[in-house]
Amino acid sequence: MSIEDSEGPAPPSTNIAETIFRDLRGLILRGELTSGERLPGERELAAKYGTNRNTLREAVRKLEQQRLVTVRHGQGVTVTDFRKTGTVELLPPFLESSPDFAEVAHIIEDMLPARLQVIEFATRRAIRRADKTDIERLTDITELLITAFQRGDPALIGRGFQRWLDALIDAAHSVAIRWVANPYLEAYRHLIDRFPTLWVLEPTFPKHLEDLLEAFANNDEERAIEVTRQYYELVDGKLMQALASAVSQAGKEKSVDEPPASSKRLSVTREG
Amino acid sequence: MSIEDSEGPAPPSTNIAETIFRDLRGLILRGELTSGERLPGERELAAKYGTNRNTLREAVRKLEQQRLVTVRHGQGVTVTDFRKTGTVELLPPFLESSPDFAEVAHIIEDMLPARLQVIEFATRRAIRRADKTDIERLTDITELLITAFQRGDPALIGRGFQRWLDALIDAAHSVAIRWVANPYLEAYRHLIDRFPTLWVLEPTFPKHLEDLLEAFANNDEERAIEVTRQYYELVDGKLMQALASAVSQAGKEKSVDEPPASSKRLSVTREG
DNA sequence: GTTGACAACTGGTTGAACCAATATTAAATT
DNA sequence: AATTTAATATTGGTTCAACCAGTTGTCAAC
Repeated sequence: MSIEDSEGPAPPSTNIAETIFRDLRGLILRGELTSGERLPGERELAAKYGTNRNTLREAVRKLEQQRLVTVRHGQGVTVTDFRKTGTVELLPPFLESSPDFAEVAHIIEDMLPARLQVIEFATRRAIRRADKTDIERLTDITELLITAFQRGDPALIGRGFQRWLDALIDAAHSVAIRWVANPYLEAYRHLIDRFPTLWVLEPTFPKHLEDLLEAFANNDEERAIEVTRQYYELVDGKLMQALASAVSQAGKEKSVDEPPASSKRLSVTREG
Repeated sequence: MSIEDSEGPAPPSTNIAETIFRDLRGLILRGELTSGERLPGERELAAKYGTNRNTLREAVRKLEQQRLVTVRHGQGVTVTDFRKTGTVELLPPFLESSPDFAEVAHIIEDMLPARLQVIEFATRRAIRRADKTDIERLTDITELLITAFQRGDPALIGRGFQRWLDALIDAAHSVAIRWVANPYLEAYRHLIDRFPTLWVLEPTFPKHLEDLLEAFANNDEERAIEVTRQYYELVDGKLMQALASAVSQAGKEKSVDEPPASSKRLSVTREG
């Protein structure tokens, strides 16, 4: 097993409905369509996107399922307040879409401790429930990660670390933990695809992994938590510092060219 | 504001696509369609459900979006391993569908501490960030809840408690926490609709709420966490006991009439 | 002013035809 | 006989046009 052989970022998905879905989602997340606003009728929207009603409907259904809009027979489609109704799954597209970097930073800041709690919880269960196969898998990935770390390829480490987390969660042998963790893992997956340089790599990374493996070997739950918390608080702290400085930097540029994002416009017409 | 005026359980949704979606989802969650299996083609399935391809496709899309199936152009639709790819949103339909009560109990057991962590996290932030309006709202709901508690209507308390949690999360003033908490809140909403009697009500419930409000008034984060943890560990403990006894009871009945859930069957034909 | 039929929206459903990706089969080639 | 290649069947993807079904607003009748 090599660390390199994971599929890269998903293909750009030549899907028409998916494309329209992403476009509309972007409009909503960017604030160009605000909560309570009504979308044009399906017939009109289909015409604007140069497609037919069925395909257009497929896109709207996706919006509906992610709670970005509400569809009511006879009444049309209205935009939802996604800040209130969304889930962690919205994080990646929101990070890509939102023009308000300060808000993005805030959300990440609050998300990091939540993620840490999930990891801690998974670690506890994994320490208790991991079998020989799980530990072997974690050991293998750890070795690969350390090798990759010495070579110094952040993107490679990112993918490898994904696998490590995946193995950790498998080791917890808990459907519940898997379901709780999945949205975080997916968000992480998108994030390292888009901003591979943003993720902090500490010199203590290999040691952290080794300490953790040792805790597994000794069935030492508290030690594992201690090591985990230590490392993540370090890394997350640095990440938050980076975010803060990026925010203040963005703040300077902001006054220059930011259009006031007038809410009424629906610039979805295909440029012919 | 009255505690009663929330909309009851959602209307049975006369939607054809939604109905088919739920039926197929049930087959998957019940294990009658297992991971890796292929669904019949869209044309065939549409015929079986007595509908047309477009409507049928809508149902399949919903399955796809919830990661219950994978759709590939030219290859058909295959069932996914939802235990691996699912999220917390699957909890309510899984609880309703799964014939394996022991597994359900396991999942709930692991989900409860995760939920507690989310509540604790939200509480910490709420203590720090709640403004006057938030506290007033929490106070109002607390009063209503205590009144309802004295009257002794579990369903009513369930709905009121939903509101209480909602207010708590609003008070945290964090989009991230809202997004993390939403799947739990929704699961909770479904659960008290279906099993209103299962939820444990402790005599200490009113005191717990009052203590919490006091912690809010004093900005005492640690006290709030202490109170919260105390109450939930009590309640969750009792719930887990109830689950355990229900499991052993179900275990006795199990050997009698359980069909081995042969995986090949797709009993989706409309009985004419 | 109130009521009630009607018209004009809206999304929901239908069926048939065709396009595009894949899998299978049969034929041609080696 | 094994391999390659071409034809074909099967799958999902897209399009079209019509109609059904809830909702809202209008306007005439009362």
